[in-house]
Amino acid sequence: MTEDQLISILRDSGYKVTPQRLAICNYVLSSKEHPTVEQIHSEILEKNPTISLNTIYQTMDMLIDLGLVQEMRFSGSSSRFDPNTSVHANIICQNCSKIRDFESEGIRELWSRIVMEMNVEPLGQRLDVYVLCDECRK
Amino acid sequence: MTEDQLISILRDSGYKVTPQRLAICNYVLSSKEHPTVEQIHSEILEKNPTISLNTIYQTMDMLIDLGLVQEMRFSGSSSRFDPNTSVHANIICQNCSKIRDFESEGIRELWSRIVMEMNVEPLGQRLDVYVLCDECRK
DNA sequence: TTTACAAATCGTAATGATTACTAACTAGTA
DNA sequence: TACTAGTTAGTAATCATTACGATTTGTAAA
Repeated sequence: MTEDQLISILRDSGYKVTPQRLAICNYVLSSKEHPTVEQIHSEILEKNPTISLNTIYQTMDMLIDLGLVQEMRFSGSSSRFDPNTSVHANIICQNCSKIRDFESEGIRELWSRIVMEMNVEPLGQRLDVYVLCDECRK
Repeated sequence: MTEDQLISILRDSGYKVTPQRLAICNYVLSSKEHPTVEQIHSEILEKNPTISLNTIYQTMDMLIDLGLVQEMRFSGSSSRFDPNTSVHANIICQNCSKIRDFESEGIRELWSRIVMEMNVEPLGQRLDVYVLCDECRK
């Protein structure tokens, strides 16, 4: 998504466009790390040294409201945010908590079949696979 | 699972068998409600009025360790525990947080496909579908 | 049965992520 | 340019969870 597109989405939904929001959105929406609030905060602090932790929380609430990120909570750690809202699987290492996204046509196909079987209108989904990653298996 | 089987599992894993543990396990393992620690606590309190919240937490850790329940964390609420450890989907209402389990051949197929395509050895899974349930849609 | 000891329990204190609050500030608009 | 509602920063409050320590209990060996 371009910055202009993002700005339109914010304005259309009644959110004001602020430098803080742009900085946070640019970082989070392009991140592959499924970052925590703390990680986002320390990243943004480098260029915007007075940004408040609270602003990160509020901006993440906004992104959730806009459907641009998904919040994922885990045992023993704080929330992480996934800007990939399409149907995909999260491969999560039980040891180091690293998350890798996995998408495929086969998964999307099977998933839409299952949703049909369930006879529901999904607002979202979360497909987690818990593993030990290559490094942690050693 | 019978109580005798449960007792064997505890003993075999080096856990002592206490009345508190039996009460908690009996309730949680037969529950369909995906209860929270608070719900478990108030349920057990009725017959065991001095049980500590801490004991609930510790017993849930034990059950997780034994692989008999799965912990599920959600935004804006405390952990919930699912005694169904087979491959299944959780249909979760975004509004009232009610959870309904869904099992089917299609789900098991999806799962084996994910495992094959990803080339991983899964230790567990969590398949969530977020919806508005019939009551909340009104 | 009795004893010994490690583990479990209870009650409470500490922790830490998240939320609430408020005064100062700012984007958007007339 | 001035107004207003929304936003920000900083801090305080909340609440689920974890840590701690004194007491109790289950288990196995004497």
